[in-house]
Amino acid sequence: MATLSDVARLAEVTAATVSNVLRNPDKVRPETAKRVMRAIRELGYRPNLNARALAEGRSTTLALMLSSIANPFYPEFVLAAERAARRAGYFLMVCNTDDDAEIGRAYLTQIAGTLAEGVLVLNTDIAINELCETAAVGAPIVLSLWEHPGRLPALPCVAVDFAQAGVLAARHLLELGHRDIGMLIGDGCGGLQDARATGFRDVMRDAGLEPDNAAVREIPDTIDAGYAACIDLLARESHLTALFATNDLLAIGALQALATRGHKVPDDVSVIGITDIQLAHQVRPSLSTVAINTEAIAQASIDLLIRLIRDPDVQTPLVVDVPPPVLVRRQSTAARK
Amino acid sequence: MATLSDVARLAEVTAATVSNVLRNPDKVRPETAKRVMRAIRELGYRPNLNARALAEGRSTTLALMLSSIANPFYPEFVLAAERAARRAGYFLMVCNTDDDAEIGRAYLTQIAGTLAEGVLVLNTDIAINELCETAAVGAPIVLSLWEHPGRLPALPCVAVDFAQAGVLAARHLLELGHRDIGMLIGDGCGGLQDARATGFRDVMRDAGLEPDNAAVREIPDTIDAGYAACIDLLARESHLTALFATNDLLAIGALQALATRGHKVPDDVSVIGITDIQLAHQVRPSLSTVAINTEAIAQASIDLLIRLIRDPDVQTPLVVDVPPPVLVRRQSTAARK
DNA sequence: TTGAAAGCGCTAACAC
DNA sequence: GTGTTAGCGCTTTCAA
Repeated sequence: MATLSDVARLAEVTAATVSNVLRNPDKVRPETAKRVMRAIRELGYRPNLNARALAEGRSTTLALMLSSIANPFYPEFVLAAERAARRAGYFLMVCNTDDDAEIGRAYLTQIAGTLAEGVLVLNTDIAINELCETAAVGAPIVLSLWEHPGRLPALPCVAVDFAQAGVLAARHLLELGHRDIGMLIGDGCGGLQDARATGFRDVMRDAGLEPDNAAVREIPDTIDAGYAACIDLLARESHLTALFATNDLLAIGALQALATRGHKVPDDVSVIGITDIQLAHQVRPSLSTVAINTEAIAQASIDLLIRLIRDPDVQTPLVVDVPPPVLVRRQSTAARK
Repeated sequence: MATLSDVARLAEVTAATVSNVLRNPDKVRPETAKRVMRAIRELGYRPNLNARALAEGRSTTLALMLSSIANPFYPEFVLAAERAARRAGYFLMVCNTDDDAEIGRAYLTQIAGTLAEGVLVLNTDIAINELCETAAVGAPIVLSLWEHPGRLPALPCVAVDFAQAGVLAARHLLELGHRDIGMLIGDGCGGLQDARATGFRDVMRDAGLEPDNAAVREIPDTIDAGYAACIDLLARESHLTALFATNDLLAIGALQALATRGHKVPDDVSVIGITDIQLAHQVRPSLSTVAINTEAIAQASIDLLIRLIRDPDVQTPLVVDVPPPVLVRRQSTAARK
């Protein structure tokens, strides 16, 4: 591959000038620039981003750490994050930790501050204080999709008001007249989704409804688990008229279970989730849910990370706001009969 | 961040020795190594992968170009590819082209051969000959999930026998006694999935069944499109007892449409897809499909790419074999009534 | 076994 | 405007 000096030689200038043509075009005479450009084209020259990163002391790559991109929520986030990064001139490296803290740690020590200029961490089994150590010596780290508004991490983060999502779901079901409501609480790699459950329960209590623990299942955050838990719930708690799931995946699993067991949704049972993943509108009946604005969250996360890269002196901890969750009414919820 | 020479200074050796401790441990006296290791730990030294890449003239990053990771098939591929890359000591950069050839081109010219040592291309709007040009000057490029066994590209590729997948689907439906079969043919970013359709039709013809064009829909490769097309098909072609979709997404959309219209699957209509994405076993009724071995394909693709990186002289074009597709019987297909 | 020196391809002062 | 020079952090001969 042609290098800067190859181009310089052909254009009969020095490497510095070629560099300037590419980086500070106004600093070089048009004719010279033209000659250089011709040489660049002729040789098919493309700058070596590695060398540039080394010389500039910063790279143009960001890393995104998540447990597994196979979880259907993440691709949407990744797509949005990658677009945001691209718009800002960065590449995105995707790091699946496979729920293995060792892998996460390995990634972090290898790339933070060298290959990647900053790291966006979604959910992780790595302890926050470990992340802090890395942030202290290496590149900035931003925690996104932070789920625990009560306890803020010692790192910059993008917190999502999941409690409010729970609140909206609860209000919706209450308004529809539901009183006997089962709960599927997801236990993802970010831990139990308890903010969502708490928001939901608070509204219920305010309405004079005490939670019925027999109708609650804490389960892994997957369609399969939602399906199994719902089958079980239907067998034991036949009085339920609605189901609240802390996550669309669980809700979709529940939808399948209800169909399998011959229950009509929403006539017999209403179902609502949280997130509004793509699939939520693609299943039938389509899933009512509380949408978090994935795109805005991803964009805000990348923005924050880049801000931290540009100005490392920004005071941390630092929390960035994103649009609040929004109820999305679809076919899976209806008035209690 | 601490550098090699920081470590060297502290350990009272030269940078070369530190480098050797890390890369050629056997070349350095144990006591020295120990001293160096202590210094490394003390300073929290981590090698700068950028500098290393520059010095070695090669990086440890691979790029994966695809149209959009939001397409539910890709995350599974990406996960497998990233694991394979990681096992081989490489990082994976994910590049969404958003079905925009310009973006793909920009990625290619920027990273191929500099940031990324090799590029894996899944489906692309970039013309093959453009890819060849890049491959000629920059890093090796491997085409994966190649769908057209008849016309092999001028690039190394991992071809999947999708025609055979169509054959298996056809045989399955025939064995179940179906004769009136609708077809949903996906038109993805890799172009019309015609190998799959051709394989299917060939078997049908051999069985004396001429294709009924009125029962065929060529549509974008999404759940939504599958849903819409199926709704339409049901309205016009009520005699159909089975549906073949060239892709699980379409089949899943069809499943939803059938449920919406009150048709029982598989009692009234059987449905079969191709790929076996995760979702295929998670929907109810679960989807019968022809599985391509995504993990093996991803692994083979990464292997081939790395082989090409290590030994650029390998004769191209080059096609790598992967396990043939396999029929997966689930709940969505049953004998014609 | 260790060190000295050159260089990977590029950028960034600073001088001309 | 353009060239000279030094250096980013590392690897890699080659000498010692």
